[in-house]
Amino acid sequence: MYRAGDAFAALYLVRTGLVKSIVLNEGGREQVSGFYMPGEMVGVDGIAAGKHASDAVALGDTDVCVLPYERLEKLSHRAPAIDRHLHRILSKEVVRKQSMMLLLGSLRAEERIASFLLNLSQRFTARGFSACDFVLRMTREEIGSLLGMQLETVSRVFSRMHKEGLIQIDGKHVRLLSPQGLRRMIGN
Amino acid sequence: MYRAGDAFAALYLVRTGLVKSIVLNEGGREQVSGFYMPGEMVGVDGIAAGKHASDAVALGDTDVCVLPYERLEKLSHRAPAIDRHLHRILSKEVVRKQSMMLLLGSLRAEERIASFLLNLSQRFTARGFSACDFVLRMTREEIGSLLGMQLETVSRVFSRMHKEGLIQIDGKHVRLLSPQGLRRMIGN
DNA sequence: CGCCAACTTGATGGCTGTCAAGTCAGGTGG
DNA sequence: CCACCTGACTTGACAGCCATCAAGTTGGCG
Repeated sequence: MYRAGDAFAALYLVRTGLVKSIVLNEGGREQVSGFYMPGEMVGVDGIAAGKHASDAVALGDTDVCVLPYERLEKLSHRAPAIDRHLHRILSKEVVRKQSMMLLLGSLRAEERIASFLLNLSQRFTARGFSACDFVLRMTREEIGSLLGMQLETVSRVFSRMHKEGLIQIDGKHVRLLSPQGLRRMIGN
Repeated sequence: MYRAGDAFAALYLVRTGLVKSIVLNEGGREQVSGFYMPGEMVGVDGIAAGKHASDAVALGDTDVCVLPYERLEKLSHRAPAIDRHLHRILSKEVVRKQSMMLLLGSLRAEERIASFLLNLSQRFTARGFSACDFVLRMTREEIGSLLGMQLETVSRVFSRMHKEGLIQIDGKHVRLLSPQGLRRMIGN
């Protein structure tokens, strides 16, 4: 959809499919900074500097709604409700990144995966899909990148959770057998 | 200043001193999510849900300017420039958290500290203070919390950098002897 | 049929967490 | 003025988690 450094012109509202965003630092290191589901807004990191701070890439077939930022601004001056909503969207993104920081800074591999799965589950539920049975549209490597670990570790943790009866996993198809067990695992 | 869960009523603009913000998860784990210097805005994570998602605590003597959010909203409808500025502040916070995610997910202890010191240096410079000679107002534990490591590791990395002639460090007084060396260290 | 990307699993080493002991500076009270 | 105490910090020893390297499996596709 766009690359880091591109001039910022619009926000993108995901309608169907999945979008990943990727940040890069000077040293060439890169990391997935988020996966965006239908109803979520991509590109808000571009407002600050007038150019995008990350890449955004659709994973598989995806529909997005392009919202030209200038028009959005004008609209929001006339309709306070829109403005307020925009503020909330931006703030929510801050909260999300903040909780990812907590995850990356203080959880171990197993806990990160548990947290990730529960987060997906919750977002699927909110969209009317099954809470405990879904298909991952991203690779192990992309999951690992988001969670700050190697793809081998992701794979191993999935296997271990499978053995312990917490989840069922077959390739990209996941079933949560014990959401409670996963939850317990995070709080130590 | 406020605690997680408190009703959100205002944003806080730091005028002098230093503020830290802390996020907590369900399991009782906590982490410093940011240090805020004069001119920076604290509390934007509260807009999303109408209540704060983190604690904010002043480190030492600190002045803040309280900006009641309702008034800020009304103001911004009349003055588009203010509205745009508010958007940029929110977006900048997203960018900051995003680069912290990258730091936490893909850098090693030495690189994190180097990155932290250079970031401080840059922000001091922007405020007219010395770029290479400053006093840390936070403890090793707070630094470690922000960077996702233990206070012992912070201490060890400082010592190692000192031995290698990259920095001079005496308690909380830091001098960067080779910002270039620190920069090189991050890009591998 | 062969190729390739994605994934799984094993072996090994290193970074950093953890536990422990000791130093240092500042503050309090006798 | 000194003893004492406490919090912040430093340094060492050791273990554990996870990265890294490597090899093998699977499934999809031309």
